Amino acid sequence: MTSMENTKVRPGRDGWSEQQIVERIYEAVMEQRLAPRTKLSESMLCKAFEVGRMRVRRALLLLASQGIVDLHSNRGAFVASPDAKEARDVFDARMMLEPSVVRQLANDARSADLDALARHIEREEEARRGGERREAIRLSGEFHVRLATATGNDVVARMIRELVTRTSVIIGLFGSAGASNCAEHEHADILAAVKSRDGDRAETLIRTHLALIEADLDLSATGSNSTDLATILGAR
Amino acid sequence: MTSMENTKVRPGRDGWSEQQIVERIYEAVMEQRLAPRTKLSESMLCKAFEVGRMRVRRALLLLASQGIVDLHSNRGAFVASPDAKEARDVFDARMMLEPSVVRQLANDARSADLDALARHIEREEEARRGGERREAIRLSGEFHVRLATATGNDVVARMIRELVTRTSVIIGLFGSAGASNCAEHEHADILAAVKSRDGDRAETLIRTHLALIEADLDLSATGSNSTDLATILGAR
DNA sequence: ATTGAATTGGTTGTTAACAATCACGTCAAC
DNA sequence: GTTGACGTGATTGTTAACAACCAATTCAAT
Repeated sequence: MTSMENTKVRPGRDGWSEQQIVERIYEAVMEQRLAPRTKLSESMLCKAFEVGRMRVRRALLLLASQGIVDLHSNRGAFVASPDAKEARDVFDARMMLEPSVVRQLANDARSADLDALARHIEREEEARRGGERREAIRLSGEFHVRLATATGNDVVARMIRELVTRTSVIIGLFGSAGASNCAEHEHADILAAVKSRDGDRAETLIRTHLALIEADLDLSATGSNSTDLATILGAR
Repeated sequence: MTSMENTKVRPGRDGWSEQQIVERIYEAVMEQRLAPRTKLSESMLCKAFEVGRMRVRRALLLLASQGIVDLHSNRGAFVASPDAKEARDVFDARMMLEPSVVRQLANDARSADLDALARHIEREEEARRGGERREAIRLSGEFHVRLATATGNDVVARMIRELVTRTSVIIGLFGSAGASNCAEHEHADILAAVKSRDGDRAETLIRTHLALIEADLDLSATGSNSTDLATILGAR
């Protein structure tokens, strides 16, 4: 029952609620259909979602407050383009949260949730086998969100959801070609460790999992701001 | 012609910027001058900060996205009133993040930051000795934020800032009388452990510190929603 | 007197027009 | 040919008026 869920979504309205707009952009970013630095102009979004500017601006403000979108004054909204430091910060944050998440799940996860996670992994592998790259990427990230959701802690779940989405942006910027394919058996292994109530193993597995994802990035690449120019050409 | 002559419009000249408004409300909540369920009407805030409704609404949306404010459709904005579950979720999240924070600080904190933290604790104890209750409460929470900031990880720092502020609301709702006074030597002890590079001890200390704060709450109290009535009396 | 409905006042939600700013293209000067 | 300034177009930021909605009050009926 976080505060945002109290803002009710009114039924039967023309257009989409700002919550739905945020959701759609979230998904598009996670599927890497929206590349970093893509401009999200208000008029375009207004026509796309068939809503007034107000809804769009509120949605963009929410996305900006979560680091998914950068707002430049008088210039508009763009899909975020985090620099290498921000990327490391995001991974460090995940490294703090997610081991605790799987450890807690190993202690007291409900079997129904574990079954749902198993089904999710099944869908993941289907998408990967079927060559549906976007769906596979999205499901791969969503697995981590579902792990967090299974703990029942809405606060942590929301934070991890945000971090996972930002990770998608980061992979899009710094990722090598096959960076997102590394999670072949790893998700299944993590779930197996949780199911066998082996918290230590689950924690270790997700640590190495996250480390592998980060290791596949090239964080020395200049993937970030145009202000890098000022930095590079400035005092350095 | 060109805007060179009289720099007519500067950001935040007339009135305050939405960031400043958010900041002020943040502080007021942390100092518990704004009680939970306090109504924050738009017109009141407009007059208080001398800005248009747009700025106020954006600020309220940001605060709502961070769980500090609840937005009820067509009814207005209120200081959040989390229920017991949300309170536990917030503490669990802090319990995941802050031990890692102090452990990391014990590993590689810069001495300048540690000195700044020591000075902060000094101010804290001054305020407490001087009987400045509000200032003491604010500084006590801010200590945790500064710990996170000292790691250099902006992502984690922002999350902890949000969690600490929500904790202030929670203490205001569920706290016993002297709940916030428990941190007599604890902050100093934590800093001492960090300074001696004893990560294990720092981690243990902050764990017990957080546990003590949570233990001083009465999470069985019905401190939460007025909609509890509807819930209690059945589906209305 | 209590209950119920209708009214009224005030607050929020939405829309549209206006003002300001920036990016791009054009043009002139060196 | 390059550089700089200038005008133009489009986009964003802001304001104000309007519409919709909820809560409290008033009034009437039992």
